[in-house]
Amino acid sequence: MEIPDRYDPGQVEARWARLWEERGYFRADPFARGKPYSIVIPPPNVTGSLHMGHALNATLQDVLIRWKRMEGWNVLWLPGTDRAGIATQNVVERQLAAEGTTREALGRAAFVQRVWRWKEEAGGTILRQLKRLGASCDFSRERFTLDPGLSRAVREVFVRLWEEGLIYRGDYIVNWCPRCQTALSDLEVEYEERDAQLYYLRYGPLTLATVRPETKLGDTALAVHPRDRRYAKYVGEVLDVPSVEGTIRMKVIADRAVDPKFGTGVVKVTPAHDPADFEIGRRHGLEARQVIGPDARMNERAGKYAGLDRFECRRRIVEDLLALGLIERIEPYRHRIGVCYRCRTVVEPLISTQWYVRTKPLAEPAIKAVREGRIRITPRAWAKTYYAWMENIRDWCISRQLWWGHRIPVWHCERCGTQHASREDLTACPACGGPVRQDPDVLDTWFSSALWPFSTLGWPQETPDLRTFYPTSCLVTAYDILFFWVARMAMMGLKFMGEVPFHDVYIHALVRDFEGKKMSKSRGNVIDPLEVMDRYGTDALRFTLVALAAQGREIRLAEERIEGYRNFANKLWNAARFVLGSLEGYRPARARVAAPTLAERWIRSRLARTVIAVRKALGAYRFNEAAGAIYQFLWHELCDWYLEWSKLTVYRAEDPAARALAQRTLAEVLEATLRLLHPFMPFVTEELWQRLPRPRSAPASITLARFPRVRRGDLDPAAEAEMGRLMAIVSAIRNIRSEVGLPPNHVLPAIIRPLDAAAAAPLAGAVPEINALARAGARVDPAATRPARSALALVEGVELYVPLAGVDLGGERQRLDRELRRVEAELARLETKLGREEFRAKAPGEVVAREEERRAEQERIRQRLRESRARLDELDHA
RNA sequence: GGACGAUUAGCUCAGUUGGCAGAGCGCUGGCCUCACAUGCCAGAGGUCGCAGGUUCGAGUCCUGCAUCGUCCA
Repeated sequence: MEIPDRYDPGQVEARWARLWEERGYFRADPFARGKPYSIVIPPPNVTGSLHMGHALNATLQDVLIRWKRMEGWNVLWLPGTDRAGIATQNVVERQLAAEGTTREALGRAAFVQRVWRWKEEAGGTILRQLKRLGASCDFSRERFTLDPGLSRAVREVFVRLWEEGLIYRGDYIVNWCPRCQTALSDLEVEYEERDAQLYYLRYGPLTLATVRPETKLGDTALAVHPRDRRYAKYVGEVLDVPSVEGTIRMKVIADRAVDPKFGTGVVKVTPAHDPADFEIGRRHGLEARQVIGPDARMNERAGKYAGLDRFECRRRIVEDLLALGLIERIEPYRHRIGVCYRCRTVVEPLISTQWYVRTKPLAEPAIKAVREGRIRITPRAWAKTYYAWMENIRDWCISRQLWWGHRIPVWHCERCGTQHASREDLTACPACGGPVRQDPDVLDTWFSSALWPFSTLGWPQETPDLRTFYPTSCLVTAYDILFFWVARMAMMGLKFMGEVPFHDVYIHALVRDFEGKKMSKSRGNVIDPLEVMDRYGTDALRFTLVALAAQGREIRLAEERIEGYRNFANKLWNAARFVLGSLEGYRPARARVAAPTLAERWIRSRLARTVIAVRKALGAYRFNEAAGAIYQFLWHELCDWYLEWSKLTVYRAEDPAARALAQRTLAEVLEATLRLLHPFMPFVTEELWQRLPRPRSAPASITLARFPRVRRGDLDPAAEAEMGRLMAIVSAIRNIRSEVGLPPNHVLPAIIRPLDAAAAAPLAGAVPEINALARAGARVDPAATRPARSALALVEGVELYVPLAGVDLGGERQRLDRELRRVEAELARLETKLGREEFRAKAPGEVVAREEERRAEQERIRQRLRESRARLDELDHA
């Protein structure tokens, strides 16, 4: 045979990916016809590589984009990458370390150059991998957050915020990562449970509990809760307290931030090294005595401990305190500790000078936009999370002590001390003409990401792209960056464009391993999408991700699932192989002569229903339902039934018109199914579509073909009902064969007795197909009486007898008993329900009527089954 | 401590206005039937976490509890 019997994705995918790109199918045109539909990709780290989360995220976007493109919208999917400040700088610093040098040794300019070099080397990887995934982005519009255009946008935004007084600089306690040597925003700190010790320290007459004894060197007070009677008498006193450095003086203050239930109810206050203490210190005008430096080592104020690492210092101080008898006891203590989200180093709260954005005025319009439905968040539940965060938003620390990134466009005058934000680089102070130097810090990565939906389209210039494609249609992302990114884009978009950045936000799940654990290299539980694509094919991976993308919080990915959808792709491949093979001698003109058969009407109606279901599901972002509907239709209706059903006609029909009609139905239904499936499985559908006959007006690629639509009259409920009965008859015969234990190749004689004319009509023509599918030699006989030794099956409107001469009846007896039990249970349920007066009185009439009909039907079935059962017993005794 | 979410078949999960509990995988039995053994046919398996309430009727709505998870302090 010409076409292999297994689908081999490898070369098919490579070929089509290349062709699609060469022919520019995905290039957007702001002047093209059609309503605009645009998506900007959540930019992955420029030096990263594709993981399962990216694969899911991109697949969902691609499904939407391909769908809309096929629906005739003017589509743009804009790809790009993010500079990823800390992550990228870390990689290069590690490279330097391996070479035995540091960035400080290299100097700022050379270091930044070095990072650019690394970006050029590694930067293309993830976008290449997206192409491999079939992502139909417009790669000619690729953007990078450090591109000149985007950098101009960053400056413009910064300067405007500055001019409006929304940016300020000040000394605050920040989360400091001693390894990355930079401040982190609250969001960039993650919390881990760790086992630690709780030390009960004696401070003169008082005892307090702390997990960080090393910070005692920076203590400037003791604090208790104002309503704590135990300590009321000490409040306001200054105690002389023996300590490791001799006697120190400690004031006792009262502050409501103190938790009286923690430890002894007394805490020490270290304003320089604890965010809560920082606040307490402010309220009481305490000195902030810094004893730990940015490198997490004790500084000169730590006296004899100076130079020690903070953890080493803790050990030494505890030793010394024990020696002095100043530790009352030590308890094991489990607590949550803040770590850097990039390197897991324990964060050190530190006072330092940082830049902030006032977020309150920006947040308000962003909250309103969601409330008023101008931004729709799906699933809806995430809107609550969004509100909760936005309504309690805190100012955003935007400065990072890194070198890789957008440098803060503020110049400090070395003569008059003024600060100037500027769109252009300054060489002299605008106020006094003195020498200036640019602020050393760079902006938080998310500052530039927040502008992504408009900076990528050309803003601040009024480009055609910006006019056509902003606001974007939908943003697809995982919930873990709802605050980092989505909320900030909403704020910035509204502020600078005066309009929402996207109409819809679709939040998808995070991909986890089979046990629900985060995939990580150190755990070794990573399923690599590239490996999966190699082994099972890209379409299989995509379909798996979509099928699992229910609107929950996590997707547990297991290889068996991928294998299952690989099989699905193969099933489609083979269905097409059958159809192509059956099209031999196909003469479309002949098909017009015959009227469609019942089966043909049925499959077209089922297809129409599937199309409706898929479009509805996609419109509501219920990707898994869309995938499920196609899977069900293609495999369990088209393949299991229609393909089988059509074989008789196709293989040995004497009637050329009937054959041509079946051929046409096969070709057209499959062709439409390919278009329906294309957004999910782009490669295999394109490959097969190219081989199928299609109208002359069809475009050169399925990517440009029209998505299936339903016309009035496509739905045929009568055909569905009648075909349903024929299918039930086939299933009933198969069931008898299997349950009674009759051999598989034995052609079963069977008698089909229609109970009324309505049931009889469609039966007449379908007997050959029923016999073929059920491997039976059935005949229809409205006047038949049941043979003495026979199995009985009851299908709506039809009785079915299968003679069992010379067969052991044990199997049939068991089968009938099981049927009876099922019917009895159903009847019991209906009896109680219908027996209740309130039900008859209060339930809607149609519900009552439906239940009564059902009861009558079940009673009839029970009656016949009982008779049949009794007859079996008689036969046995005879 | 606060908030949110989850609890449905052996496993992973669907189940959108309250009206016969579903899928995939796994399992059992039988089939190399001329597209496909990455397949075909048949089948087993569920007091929908627990306790109350609303309702003619609850997996679905309300209250409480339990367990697990996530986020925010």
